[in-house]
Amino acid sequence: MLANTMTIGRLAERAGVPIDTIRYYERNGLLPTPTRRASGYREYGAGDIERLRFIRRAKELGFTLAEIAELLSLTADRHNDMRGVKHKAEERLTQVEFKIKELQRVRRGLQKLIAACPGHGELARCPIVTALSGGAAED
Amino acid sequence: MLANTMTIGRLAERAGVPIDTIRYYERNGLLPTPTRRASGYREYGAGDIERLRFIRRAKELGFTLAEIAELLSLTADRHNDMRGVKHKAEERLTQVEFKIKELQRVRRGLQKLIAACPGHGELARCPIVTALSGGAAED
DNA sequence: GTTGACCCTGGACTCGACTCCAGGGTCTAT
DNA sequence: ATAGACCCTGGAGTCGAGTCCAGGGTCAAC
Repeated sequence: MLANTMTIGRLAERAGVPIDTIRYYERNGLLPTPTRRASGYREYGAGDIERLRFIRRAKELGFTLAEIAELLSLTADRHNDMRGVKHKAEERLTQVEFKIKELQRVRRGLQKLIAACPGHGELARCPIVTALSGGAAED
Repeated sequence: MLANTMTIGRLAERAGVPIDTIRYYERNGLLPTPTRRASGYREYGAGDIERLRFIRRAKELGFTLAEIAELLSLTADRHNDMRGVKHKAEERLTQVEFKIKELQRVRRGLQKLIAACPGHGELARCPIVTALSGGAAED
């Protein structure tokens, strides 16, 4: 009987997620449609706090909500193998690594320009400006 | 006299930028409002190709359009010092470095989870799942 | 029995950088 | 003189992940 339920506001507080976001997740299938009181108020249990924490952690690892929805459905069935989940994580890792490499290229580009720029004097001789304005690019 | 002008389509082709994007840049102050033919057609010159290339390169370095607009206005006046431009580049570099660090943290997190996951067997024992579902987090 | 904090819905709005559209006018080659 | 490619405008739509609102109903405390 210990009907350990809470309202959406309490869940929001406990999980550290705004109320509107909880409703948004529900609309998008990340949270199951909750039971309702007679008044129409949503009723949540401890499992929902867990689920929201799952979502938050997955977001911290860079998963999109769509990917998280997939992860959640993979984990929904206890009989599933962990292969699927590991695979998703590997895919995410690949994308993160790609993004890092891209940003490292950008960083090197900026570093070179900054190093070449004396920081004062006529704009026309600024290596940053001339690099940006310069002739045709390898596209 | 050599009124070396071109239409927007030609500019788009030469600069490697879609027509709609050129008009969009104009609306947002990245390109000056062009002269018009009697028919209303926009007329562009060689300087516009350069300017679009400037924008493209700056985008490749991760500058937002708003930042690029600032860069362009800094470079608009030949009497300006290069200090301002260098400063913008340094700001951008700082942000890129921050983003790289963030992603490296994410990468390490994913790597650890993937390494700990055998890749087969019951989901309930999957370290990825348990890490995501687990108890309270350091927020 | 009423005040004030909470909850409901549907829908609009935000950000950034485009992208696409309809319903028109224009230019060029034949 | 006409087909087809080009150009114009204003406005709407796209993506992701929320965020905010008006105009209502509900719950707990005093």
